[in-house]
Amino acid sequence: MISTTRKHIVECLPLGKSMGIITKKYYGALSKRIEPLGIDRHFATLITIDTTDEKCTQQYLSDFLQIDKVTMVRNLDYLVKKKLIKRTVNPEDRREHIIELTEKAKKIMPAIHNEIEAMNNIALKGFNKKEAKLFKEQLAVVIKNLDNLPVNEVSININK
Amino acid sequence: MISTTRKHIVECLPLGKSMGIITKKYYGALSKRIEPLGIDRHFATLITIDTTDEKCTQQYLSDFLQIDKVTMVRNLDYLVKKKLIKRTVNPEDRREHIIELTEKAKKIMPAIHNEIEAMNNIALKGFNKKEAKLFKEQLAVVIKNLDNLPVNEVSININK
DNA sequence: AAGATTAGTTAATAATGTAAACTATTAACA
DNA sequence: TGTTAATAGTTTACATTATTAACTAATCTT
Repeated sequence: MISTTRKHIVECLPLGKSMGIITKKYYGALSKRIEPLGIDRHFATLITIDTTDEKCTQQYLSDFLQIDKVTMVRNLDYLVKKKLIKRTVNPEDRREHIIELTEKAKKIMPAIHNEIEAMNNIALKGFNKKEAKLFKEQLAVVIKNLDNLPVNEVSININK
Repeated sequence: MISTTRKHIVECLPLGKSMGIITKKYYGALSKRIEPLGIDRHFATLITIDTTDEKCTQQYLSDFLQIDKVTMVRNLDYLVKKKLIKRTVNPEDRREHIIELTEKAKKIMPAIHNEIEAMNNIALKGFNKKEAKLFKEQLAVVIKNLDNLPVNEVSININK
């Protein structure tokens, strides 16, 4: 039970705290909804593979989803084990593995898209179309604002 | 490098994904900024202890910050080891431990508040006062919208 | 051809989260 | 009043996730 006699959590704590709470609640609920389809993780990876027009390598997925490549290997191992994706070596550059959805995955993607849309609607209940659009744009701005911090650039360089 | 030829990540992925990215970037940068003070974690816990008017027990902190009580024990162990908080048994209910800041913590709290405010300003750069206020209110609405949904457990690992 | 870079993997380490079992204390109520 | 239930906090065991470093294999640079 959350106290009602003090300012709301959003008003007095680091912004990242609210974001963390939303992340946790959102993914917890989404996971529960998609579980009946036989997966409970890595939806964003599947969606990206499904919707991208680009050459979809592991490095591309890591960069786009901002997940480090070691974690990406594990995430994709999970999806391979679930028979939802396949890796194939790119004959034009044999270092690269092209990631594609399997037929099994293609069948359940519409349901996953639906569940994500439903969750987004739940999360943004009370927002009209214009407000929801602005809110999402603002999230993109916040991401951009946090992108150009010297600290992050340093840590990216250290990775290599 | 993030592709520029497709819709931005915020437009095509679960809302929780943007929130997760922001959480990670925000805490990464904040942690880096506060590290020179001798701590790199659990700022929100310190802030809550510092600013609450309520009886500050471990259960209260768990509920307010939405962190389970086992994790809270560990977080507080860390803060005790850093000599930033002290636990005392509540004589009126000897099951409860009252959590208070030490003198050492009180000295660095202003600096922590400053760094958090600075990070919030960076994150919300380009927002005017009214927009920033509305945005924070909207985050609170999203949290409320996601309350009481059936969930699976999700762990968020915020590393340095 | 030699050396540097890139894509991907593996292994070791650390932080975080949950569940279950536990102690100690207080509340409920028959 | 005494038994039972509930609450606060802790410990242990286990699962998940992120980071670093070291590695293989392929390609690029010069």
